[in-house]
Amino acid sequence: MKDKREVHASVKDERLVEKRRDQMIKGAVSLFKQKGFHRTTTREIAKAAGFSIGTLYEYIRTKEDVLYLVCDRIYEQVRLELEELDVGEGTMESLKLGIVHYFQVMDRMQDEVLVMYQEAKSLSKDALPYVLKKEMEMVGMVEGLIQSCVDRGRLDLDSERIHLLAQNVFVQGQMWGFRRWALQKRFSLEDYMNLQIDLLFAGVIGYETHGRTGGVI
Amino acid sequence: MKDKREVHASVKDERLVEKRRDQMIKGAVSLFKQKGFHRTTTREIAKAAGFSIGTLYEYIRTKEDVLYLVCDRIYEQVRLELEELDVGEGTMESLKLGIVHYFQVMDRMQDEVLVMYQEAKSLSKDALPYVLKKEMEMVGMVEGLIQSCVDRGRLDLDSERIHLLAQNVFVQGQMWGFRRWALQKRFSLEDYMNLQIDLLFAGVIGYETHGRTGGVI
Amino acid sequence: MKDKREVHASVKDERLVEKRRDQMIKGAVSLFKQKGFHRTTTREIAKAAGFSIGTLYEYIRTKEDVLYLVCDRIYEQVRLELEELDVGEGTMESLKLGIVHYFQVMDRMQDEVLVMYQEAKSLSKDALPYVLKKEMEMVGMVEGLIQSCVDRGRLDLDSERIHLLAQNVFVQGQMWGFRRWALQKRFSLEDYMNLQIDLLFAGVIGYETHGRTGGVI
Amino acid sequence: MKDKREVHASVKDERLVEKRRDQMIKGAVSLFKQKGFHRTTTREIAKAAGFSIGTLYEYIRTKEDVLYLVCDRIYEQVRLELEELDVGEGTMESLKLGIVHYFQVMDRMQDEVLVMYQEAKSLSKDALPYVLKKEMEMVGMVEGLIQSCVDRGRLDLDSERIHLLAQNVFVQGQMWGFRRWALQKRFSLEDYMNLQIDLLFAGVIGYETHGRTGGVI
DNA sequence: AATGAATGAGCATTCATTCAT
DNA sequence: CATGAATGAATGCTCATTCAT
Repeated sequence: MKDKREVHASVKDERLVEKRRDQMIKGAVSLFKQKGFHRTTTREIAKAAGFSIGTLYEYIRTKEDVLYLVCDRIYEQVRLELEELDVGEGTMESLKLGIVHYFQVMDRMQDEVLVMYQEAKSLSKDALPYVLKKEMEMVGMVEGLIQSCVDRGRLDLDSERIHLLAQNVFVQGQMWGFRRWALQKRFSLEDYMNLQIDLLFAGVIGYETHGRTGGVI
Repeated sequence: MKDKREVHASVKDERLVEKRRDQMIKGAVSLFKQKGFHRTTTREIAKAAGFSIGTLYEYIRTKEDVLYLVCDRIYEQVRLELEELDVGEGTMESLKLGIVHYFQVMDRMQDEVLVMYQEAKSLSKDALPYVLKKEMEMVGMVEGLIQSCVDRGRLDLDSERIHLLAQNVFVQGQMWGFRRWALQKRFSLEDYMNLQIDLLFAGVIGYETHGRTGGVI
Repeated sequence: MKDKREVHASVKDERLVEKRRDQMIKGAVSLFKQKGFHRTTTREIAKAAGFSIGTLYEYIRTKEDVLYLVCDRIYEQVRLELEELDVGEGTMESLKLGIVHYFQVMDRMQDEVLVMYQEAKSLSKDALPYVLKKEMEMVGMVEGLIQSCVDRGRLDLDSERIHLLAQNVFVQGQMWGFRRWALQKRFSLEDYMNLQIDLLFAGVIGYETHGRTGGVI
Repeated sequence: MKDKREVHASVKDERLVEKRRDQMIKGAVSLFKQKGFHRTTTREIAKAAGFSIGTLYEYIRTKEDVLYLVCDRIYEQVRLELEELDVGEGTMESLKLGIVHYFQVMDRMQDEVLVMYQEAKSLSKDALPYVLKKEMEMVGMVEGLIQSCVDRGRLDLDSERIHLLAQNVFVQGQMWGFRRWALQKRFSLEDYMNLQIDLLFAGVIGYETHGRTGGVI
């Protein structure tokens, strides 16, 4: 599978395409946040992007293309932000820091993640796999962090547990955004992170060793 | 806040209203599963319910009412299925069984949960709180299970941890459905439940005590 | 091949469908006459038919359906008008009268025929065969007239000549309409009919003086 | 009336205008053949012509100009091909040969003729007369052929008959193209030509057996 | 209480044409 | 002269909702 699903643009100048799509995506994200994909019209997207409806369609083929570009962009952003996560040294501390970092990114991008979360199902059968693949890559990054702790003997987990743990962490990051109505009333981000890491690692490294007193950050 | 948001019906006969809404919800759920709320037309809903579009509007005021009724119904069903969960005896065993039971319900109703999950955002500002309240009640049920273990001294957790743990468990149940594309390829339901409970309780009851060999069921 | 291509209507009451389509076709023909199929909008068709755009689409699926219905209707009308043509007695006189009758029908319906003539190419690959089949049936009616003269020995023509003659007559009828800018300035309908029949039959009955054996090329 | 309707070009260099229009017409004809005038976009025309949409509009003012140029060109081509027809010697043989020649041209150019035939109605009130005039000139050429036979006493026809005969021949040539679905299945070009000429002349030269006095109606 | 025909605002998309570079 | 990005009016079609029967 190719890494990106090409979205057709009539305009040839690649720089311009990039620029216009930036505008478009920025506008669309903000609209999708407010009203969701279905309730947003292409005209609104064009207007929010700062150009005419005709111009919008020079850079996409269908409305769904906008959704795909939005999802793609969000993943890309999240991934860029998480890139450093890759270089975990395999210590528990670096793992925790990685997770904290991930949670912080998810906090900062919670609107975007929410959008993607709720609208991804509107992607065509054609585009969905690309987005899911991206998501798996991100889970893979978390998995990598954990794996390196296992490799260095800091954790004792089989591959299935590693994978599921990664998925749990990943979802807990998203959760902070999509269950904000329940969580953000009750916890500050810091508290949330500390508690989640605590619950997570208490399980992994064993009950007696985990000091509940000090936070990670 | 009232427990239910009343949905206006022109028809007076309450029995009939109940019956017709049953038909309507059943049809709607099946349609929403396939195509989502936005892509489903009121005509399709009426047809699936077995009556005419005119009749449909005798029992609702707007299309969104259908969504609310559907969400409401799904919660009700889930809650009914979880009712017995209430009577945890406060043993770790009963807690685990409760969670297993919850996971099984979420497995059986994954389509419905997915629908609710993805479409709830389309509810009006008016209806959303009712649905969120229901969700909190369900989290509350999980919380109750954990609490009773704490009360009986089987677990040592402060109220914040109890709450977050309950949310985690709750989301892990939903996760099985909404991340099925990633999870159900890799795990059987049984494996998933065992692993999750393992990861959960290893942390809570301490590392050395948990025998990883035997599953819960 | 079925005799008619069904055009889907959402409305069940067949009488009503018939009635509404009557209105629609009448309006459409008049518009197509003025501006052609492509330059006529569905809104205009609806308005000319006396109902809203929404209602129009209760009785058709696509704009092209209107064109098909129009073509179908025109053929039906022409055929109805030509029905009596069927009972040629096989005399030269009845043949001539048949042709005269046909020319008169084509004169009366020249607008409709022109429409069909110029717009038929816009029919989908799906619908075209039905229209062509109808046209062949009408040619067949002319052919029948000639054939019965041959059968009774009033004319001596092989089947190929019969067929081509029928096509010629058929086209000459249409010609009166679609070349009106050239013909109707110069000839009255009566003159045109007399002259065409004259030219036609002079050839047919003056057969013996012409050597049919060698082709020209 | 002028002989040509001027189509405005911004570009001054007449040679270039000629060259560009050549490209444009060639591309347009090929597109119109496939999809008709209305379904062809100006962008497609430009592309088929080998230059940009901006350049296209340096050589025309509106899309309809392209249609006019195409029609004009087709007539010009047909006329060029028929030029030799002019020099009929007034023998029956030369008349027949002329008609054969015309039929052959119409066979070769049937796509073009079909295009013109079906799209001419889309010409503006402004441009139509020029095209019709061209068509009359061509009919005039056929008429000339017949006339010279009459002049030399090989045929005995009044001017009205001459004219109508010319129109009939002309239409029979076009017919071969626009009724190809009916005719070309049944006849080879050669057969078609022989039969048509046969039917035509049998009538014309076998004249004495037919009473011209009374009309049919 | 049930029906389903009618409505029309609303939407995605196209495309002829312009104009700055 | 050539280019092609920008424009926005126009169009086919949908669908939630109403209301007369």
